[in-house]
Amino acid sequence: MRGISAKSGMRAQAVHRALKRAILDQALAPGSKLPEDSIGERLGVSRTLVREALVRLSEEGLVEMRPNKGAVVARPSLEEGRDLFTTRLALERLVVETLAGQLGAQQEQQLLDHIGAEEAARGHDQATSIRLAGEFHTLLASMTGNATLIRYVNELVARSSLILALYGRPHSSECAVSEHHEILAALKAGESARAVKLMHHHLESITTRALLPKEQNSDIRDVLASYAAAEGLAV
Amino acid sequence: MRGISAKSGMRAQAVHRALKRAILDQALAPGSKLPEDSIGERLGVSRTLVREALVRLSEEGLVEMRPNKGAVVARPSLEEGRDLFTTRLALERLVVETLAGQLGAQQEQQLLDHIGAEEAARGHDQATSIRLAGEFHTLLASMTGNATLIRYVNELVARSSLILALYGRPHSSECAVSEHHEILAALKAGESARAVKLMHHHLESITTRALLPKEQNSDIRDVLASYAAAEGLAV
DNA sequence: TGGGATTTGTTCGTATGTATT
DNA sequence: GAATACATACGAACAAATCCC
Repeated sequence: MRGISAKSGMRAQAVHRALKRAILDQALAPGSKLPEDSIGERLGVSRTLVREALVRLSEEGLVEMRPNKGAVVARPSLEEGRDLFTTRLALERLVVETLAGQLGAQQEQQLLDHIGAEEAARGHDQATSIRLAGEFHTLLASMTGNATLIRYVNELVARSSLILALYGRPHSSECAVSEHHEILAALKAGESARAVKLMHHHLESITTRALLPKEQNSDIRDVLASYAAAEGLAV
Repeated sequence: MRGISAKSGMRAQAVHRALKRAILDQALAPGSKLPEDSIGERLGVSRTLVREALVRLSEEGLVEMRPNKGAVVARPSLEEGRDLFTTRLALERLVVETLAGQLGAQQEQQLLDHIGAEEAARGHDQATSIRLAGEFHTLLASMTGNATLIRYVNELVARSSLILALYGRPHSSECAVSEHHEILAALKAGESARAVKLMHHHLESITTRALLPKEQNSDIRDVLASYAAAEGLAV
């Protein structure tokens, strides 16, 4: 139960990474309270450092800080989820456009290895599967060398896992590995437009798989609308 | 010389806004040191709150925090500048695609008014001119209603002003107002592709106006390369 | 190199605000 | 609605690193 040990000035970042990891692993589910005191006690640092980490996380959209009421793991709405994936697509489109036909042999191998790891984890290790699926996208982004782009894609991939945790269907991330393979093939072939199209399809299928439940818990008036129409009632 | 006065839990954000404004107004130039103590003294708060604001600003890319060495206003490199504009274009492309043919009468008027203000400020109020030019883009983004997109466009527009402060030619933002007008016209007409093309051209002209000086202050070896080639020397 | 001045890193106490009974 | 318990907001002070002469 030793706390964080690192040289001066680095511990806040360690706290940040620990919390981020816990959130992405869903050890801390969306909505979970994040009391500065108990976190600090658990990690062996004072509340100040926990606070700094929470501020960082809130800037990244993983944590929501409610003034005077403490921080909680963010619980993005369905609409925020859809907007997030829309934005993510715009950025990942830039990623594949940048990378098409530009990958070095070493990079191609790295991506192949990654996809291999995804296949290896498929089926029997759900948590790893999910993590690797996200990391494929951040790995691609990192190969652009565009710092801003990398940072935003990382952020959105992280937040995507919150969305999937809230609204995703169980076992919904399994079918994506082959799509990763197709994207890589298009990039290697330098077929930019096809890579964009594949990425579009890939992200869209994630979105709809995850966000389709929209119908289920929407406003009762919307739910009833179709029944009314079927009965020749209302509008 | 009164300090910040606001209710509990809001003062850190007030510090954040004050510093951000000072940076964007170039009252604090890129590279300026940001000592926690003197800032706190000037704003009437303790270092704790200044620190929180600095952390926020560093997450936004406006401030660079060097461990044990204090924070400074960010000084993005030319390469970071180019990457930033590339990313910005990908996002603003999404903005105009989302908005084309979808603007309400009220929104069109708001944009027209804004462009009017830009024209009014042109020539005699450089600082206002620059600020309004950026705000046109954030105003457009805000009309999408996409929170993630809004946040990133805001961030990149803010950081763009750092780039322009560092590498932009003086008086370089003057010719942009008419381009804003053209973009609005394309959006009103619902001509999505044309709006995208105009936005592309608009941002690219800003980029090249600003980032062309690359040649001037680059590595001396690069500078000499063209002379060497002209003289049939080296490679 | 060395040592004092300055600035950052961190802890913790008190005040203030929120939730609960 | 008041009292209590608990969490956050903020600041003062100490420790450690850096800078400067």
